Amino acid sequence: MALKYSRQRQIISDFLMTRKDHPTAEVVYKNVRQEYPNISLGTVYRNLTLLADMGEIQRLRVGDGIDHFDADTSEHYHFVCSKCGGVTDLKMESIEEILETARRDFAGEIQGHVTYFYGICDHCKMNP
Amino acid sequence: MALKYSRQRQIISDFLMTRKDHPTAEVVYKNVRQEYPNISLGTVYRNLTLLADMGEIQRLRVGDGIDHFDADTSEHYHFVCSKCGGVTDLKMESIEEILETARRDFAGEIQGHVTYFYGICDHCKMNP
DNA sequence: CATGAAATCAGTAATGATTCCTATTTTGAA
DNA sequence: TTCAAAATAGGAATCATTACTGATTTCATG
Repeated sequence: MALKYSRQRQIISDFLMTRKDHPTAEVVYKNVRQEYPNISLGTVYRNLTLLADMGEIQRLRVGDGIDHFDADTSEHYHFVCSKCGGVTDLKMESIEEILETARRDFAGEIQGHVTYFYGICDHCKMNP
Repeated sequence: MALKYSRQRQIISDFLMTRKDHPTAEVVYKNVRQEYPNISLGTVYRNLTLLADMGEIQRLRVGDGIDHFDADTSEHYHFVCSKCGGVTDLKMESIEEILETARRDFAGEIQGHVTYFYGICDHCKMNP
């Protein structure tokens, strides 16, 4: 149960911190393998899940059926390009007030929300 | 290319309209089979996708890795119970203004957003 | 009503992301 | 140094979904 250090987990975590494009497990695997060729895909998945459960990274489910991961755990929102599928950060003010709106007429307990925006990213707009 | 009538699609569509709990393809399959025992799972998937592409139903991706379907295509929001996994409608006023907030400082084109709320539903709160 | 091309189907195989399994290796407290 | 617990590599298994194929159904047209 106690967490033990693992070089693989360290490398995965380090790699994720260098990226702002919220890579998938597969992308993490391919990149980490450059530095650590023997790592297995299962190890990548297991450690990404572990890091996410510990709250050190964020798992993003943006509707493309593939989990993306983000080392930035601060409150922020994401944009998904419908054309290239890229996931980027959105610099915008908080919209947490929608929680109040949702709670106003609901019997259950609303703890949070998941929101992502979609459309065409700047790059795809320029290169149609 | 031209759409032709199919009894299977009709039954699937009819069934979905009777439900407010946003069933998965598997649930649709099991129920429709009562009335039409020979229908195949592939047909259910194909027609749900077709209906969704035509805009007659909505495909909900609420982050549990399984697609849910909703015959109500009007603008409304959904709540997902973290305990029982149930997906229910949320009666609340529009939060479309978050699109403006998001557009304020973004170079790409924001066309829409996906938002769902999560927490503990009324029923699970009562029966812990 | 008869016909035939296009759409749809049932059944099943294939896919792709993710999880599980097991024998082996690594970690770290005693 | 020791050794139980944790973690790993590699591969098999799972599960939702899609693709394939030969047979069936739909429906515009004669």
